[in-house]
Amino acid sequence: MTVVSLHEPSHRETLWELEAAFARGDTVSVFGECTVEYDGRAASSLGPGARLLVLKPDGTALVHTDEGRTPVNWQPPGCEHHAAVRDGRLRVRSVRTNPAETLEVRFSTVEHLAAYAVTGGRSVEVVGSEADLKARVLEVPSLVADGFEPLETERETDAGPVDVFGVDADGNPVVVELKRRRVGPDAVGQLGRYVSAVEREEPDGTPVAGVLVAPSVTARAKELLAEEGLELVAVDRLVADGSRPTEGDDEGAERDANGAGGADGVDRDESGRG
Amino acid sequence: MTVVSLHEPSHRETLWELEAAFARGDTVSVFGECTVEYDGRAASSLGPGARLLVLKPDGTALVHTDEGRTPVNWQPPGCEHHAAVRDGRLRVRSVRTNPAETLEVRFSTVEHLAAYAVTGGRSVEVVGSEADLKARVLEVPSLVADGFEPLETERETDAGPVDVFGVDADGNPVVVELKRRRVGPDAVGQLGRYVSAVEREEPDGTPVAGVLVAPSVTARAKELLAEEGLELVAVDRLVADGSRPTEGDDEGAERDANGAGGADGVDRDESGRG
DNA sequence: ACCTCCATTTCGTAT
DNA sequence: ATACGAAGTGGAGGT
Repeated sequence: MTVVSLHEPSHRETLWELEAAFARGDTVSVFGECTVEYDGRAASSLGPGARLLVLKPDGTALVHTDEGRTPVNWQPPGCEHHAAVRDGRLRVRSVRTNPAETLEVRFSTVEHLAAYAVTGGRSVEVVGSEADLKARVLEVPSLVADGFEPLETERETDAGPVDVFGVDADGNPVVVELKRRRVGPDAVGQLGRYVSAVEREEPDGTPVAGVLVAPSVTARAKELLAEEGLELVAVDRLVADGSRPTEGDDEGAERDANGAGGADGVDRDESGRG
Repeated sequence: MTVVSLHEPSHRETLWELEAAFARGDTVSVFGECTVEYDGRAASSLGPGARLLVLKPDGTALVHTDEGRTPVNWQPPGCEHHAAVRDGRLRVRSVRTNPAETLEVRFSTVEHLAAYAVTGGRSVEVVGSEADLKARVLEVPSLVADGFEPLETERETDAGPVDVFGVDADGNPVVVELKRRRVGPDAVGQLGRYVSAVEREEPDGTPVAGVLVAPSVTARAKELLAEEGLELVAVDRLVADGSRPTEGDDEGAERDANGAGGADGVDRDESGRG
């Protein structure tokens, strides 16, 4: 049995199938009219409406409307899902502790339920993260400054870990903060805190440079940089331009599941008509 | 027709029904084996596995595995969904511009499709937000300091809007930053920037106080507060004390309400997660 | 468990 | 459109 589906089931039928799905470790999708109550870190109440409820075997619960990437209500992983029928109506409660939070979905109608053993590859390799930017800086330190020499990454300071720490051509300390996208005042503040922390560590009078490496900064961030005597190095393309990232054998080889399918050919598509 | 469901459909059938669902403005749930490619602000590749794909009429696409609140891949609202069959296999592309991003889901098997007109209430009333904390501070200004008098909220400064601005018993300016939860160094930096900005606005020598109102702070944040001469006011309950928290129908209270014979409800059926 | 920070953050509001 | 900060942020990695 791969997938179970109930079309316009009774509330009772839905309950049975939900329990069976929980027992199997299936992921469940339920369409229907419902209200939602949440109480925990905050509290909320959602009036009646047609929605999609997704329940995962890891204790995640998602209530989706027809809009938005973010669920209108949810429960993070680690909950226990409980289903029950009260007054002839299906209720699903997802509960967790630490923090104590409860989500309760009360259905007035259940239109559909589908349950399926969702398993397999769940780790995705993302390219273009801050880690990639760091790799690029370590590969080409001159991006930061002529004569810059990286010494350490994630170097611990009083103010937290410094992305890249090194010295300039004169041997003076340089603190580098990396951001993969356009930054505002927060990132400047972060860099400022790191620079101050390193200044406290160094002998009095040692000049400590702070460099923000990012595609661009907002106007206010630029002001703040100037005020605090920090520099900006604008790097717009994280992924190397012409340089195919030397990863070759290192990174791209294996994903997590079965190697399975080359499946279909990798020709650049397409003419999707929607 | 309220809900459409296809059990183990062919790829072609799925395509037809997807297109019909898009045309109707339905929200769609698809279970099946697939791979996922994403390219946009970053890039990623997800190997084959059994997953849940959700497509919304507002252009949202979500690819969920059996774990986590966050989709393993997604596309935010504003996309156009395109479905096609290539080499006998269903492909769904969700594309947007600004930034240019593409998500492509290639199915090797389609186990199930369900489509439903998800509409209705999507605005949720949340209690316990920063706005509530602000209301509480304005209601009881002495929480911040004896003799504190709020003058303005969201007061604009060079460094951004100040949550609550006012004066202390001596008439000196006070900058208040509100946080609904335990805060780290970032919030202290934020408050520090606001205080500095106000100091620049005021006549030289005017002492400007900075107060962080939050349930608690981390050790490092506490140090930073001390360094910058800022204060902490610990407020643990956002929701007013006196107000009983939504005590509803929780455990078995109302059970007997509808008396008589109607009690065909299965009362305490429960089941836990897998 | 707590702390710190990244994120394809998303989301809302004001400029 | 961009900017700025909140969010029930979530999630990873370290201590």
